[in-house]
Amino acid sequence: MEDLIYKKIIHDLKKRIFNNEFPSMRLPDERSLTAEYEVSRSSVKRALSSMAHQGIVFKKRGSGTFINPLYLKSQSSFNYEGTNLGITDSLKSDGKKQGIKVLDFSVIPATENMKTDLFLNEDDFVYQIRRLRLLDDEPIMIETGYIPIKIAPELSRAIVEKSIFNYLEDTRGQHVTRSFLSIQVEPSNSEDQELLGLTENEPVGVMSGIFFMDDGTPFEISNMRIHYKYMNYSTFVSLD
Amino acid sequence: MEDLIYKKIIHDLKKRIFNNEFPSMRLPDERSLTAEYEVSRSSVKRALSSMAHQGIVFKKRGSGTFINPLYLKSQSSFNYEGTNLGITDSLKSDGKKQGIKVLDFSVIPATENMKTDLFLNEDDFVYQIRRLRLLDDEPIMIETGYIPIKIAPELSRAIVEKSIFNYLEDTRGQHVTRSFLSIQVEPSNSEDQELLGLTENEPVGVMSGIFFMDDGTPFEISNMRIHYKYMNYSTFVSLD
DNA sequence: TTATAAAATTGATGCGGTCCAATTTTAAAA
DNA sequence: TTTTAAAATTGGACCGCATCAATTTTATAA
Repeated sequence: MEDLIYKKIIHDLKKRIFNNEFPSMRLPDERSLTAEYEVSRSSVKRALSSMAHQGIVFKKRGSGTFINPLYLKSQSSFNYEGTNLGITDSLKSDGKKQGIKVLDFSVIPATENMKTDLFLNEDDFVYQIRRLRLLDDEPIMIETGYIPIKIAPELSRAIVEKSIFNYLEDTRGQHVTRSFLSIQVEPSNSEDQELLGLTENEPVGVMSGIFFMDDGTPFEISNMRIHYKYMNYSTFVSLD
Repeated sequence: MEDLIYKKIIHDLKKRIFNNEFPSMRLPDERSLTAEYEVSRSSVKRALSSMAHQGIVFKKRGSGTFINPLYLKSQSSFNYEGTNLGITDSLKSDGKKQGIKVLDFSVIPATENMKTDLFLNEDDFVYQIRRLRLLDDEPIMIETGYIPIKIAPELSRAIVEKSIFNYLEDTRGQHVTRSFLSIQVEPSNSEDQELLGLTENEPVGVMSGIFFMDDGTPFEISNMRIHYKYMNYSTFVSLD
């Protein structure tokens, strides 16, 4: 548990919500929470705002703060608590066995697109990493990633066989916490069909995007072609 | 333009970013902005946090706040400015002609799932609304929605032929600003193929979810089967 | 010149407060 | 009893301050 006050409040309120301490679905008002936790109202507000943003609660001026009934039902999608974005962490909780089969590990010159997206110079090179991801020995996605060599010059096939993001976290203390993602749908091509065991009219989900490190440095361009049965992206969307 | 200070700051900073007033990609530090805009530092921080959350900038403690190079490149995905979630608003900017063909408009008893998700009682009824959405006369998605009659008892086929969310906004001043969304991929079924003009091995994207009003009241369960060529969901993901 | 240490810069967290606006509750009036 | 008006409740916006931690810059020493 972090030692930040507002995170402690969030953590505690989540626990109390699941303990069914608020059967009316209404949280105590901000001023009471301020007294109860013996913190400033700002900290309480910060905690509640964050929870509202995550879709855990709804705030209604003049009335109170209320628990989203859906939060109690489908906690899984609300409770992403990894320190990294990326596949390894997101599949962790399922209790299933993850596998990675490296299809390609090479170095190529950056294309124009890569230069823009990864913020590279004229003669920069990138790793090209193609991997087949397995879940309980079933192939679930083909992942193609491009990482600037100058960001991780010591990358090796051995590292790539495990989680690249976790490696970065362990050795550099850097986390990959942000990503700009695009989700699309395509019929499977012959390679998809072969590697993922799909028939001709079984499609793939395509998730492509750029992953950033904490400080905003673009770290990787990634393209994932996902077996349609394993494709499930859930999110809480909120304007403002 | 809203009259909230932090929103004005966001608006102005966005403008200045596009005006290329920060060629170093670095924004002025928070204390300078505080002086420049003659507001409190809290307001500046609020604006910058929001922009960081949207992926417009990255903040780096001890160093400064930096513009995400991608923001300059692909503003479109960053600049959603509708007042409602939902299709009508998201397709608006493209300058293409929207069409709606109502396939079904009926009232049915709520199923168990609907009762939980829409917070309904034993004998509540819902509208079942099936619509085919067109873009420039091309069919792009089959949308099936369920709305509790008690929330919108005066709904009519005429309203349903246009935007339901906009109707709600105009008559009730309520906005649909939140949604819990799931994205999946499926092979097209025969109805998809017929209505969307797909062949057997052309798939659909499936977006299903619950839409909430400002105050957290669940308003609609929706299921959208989208022509794969028109399926494109972009988002900025950020842990914390 | 290079390496090291101190100082300045810059965002992060937290406190406490004022005033406001939407809503609900209570009291008063019809 | 019902309607209406006042009061209390509750979250929203904003201000200003103190202190901290990461980073960069500057000054000092080797």
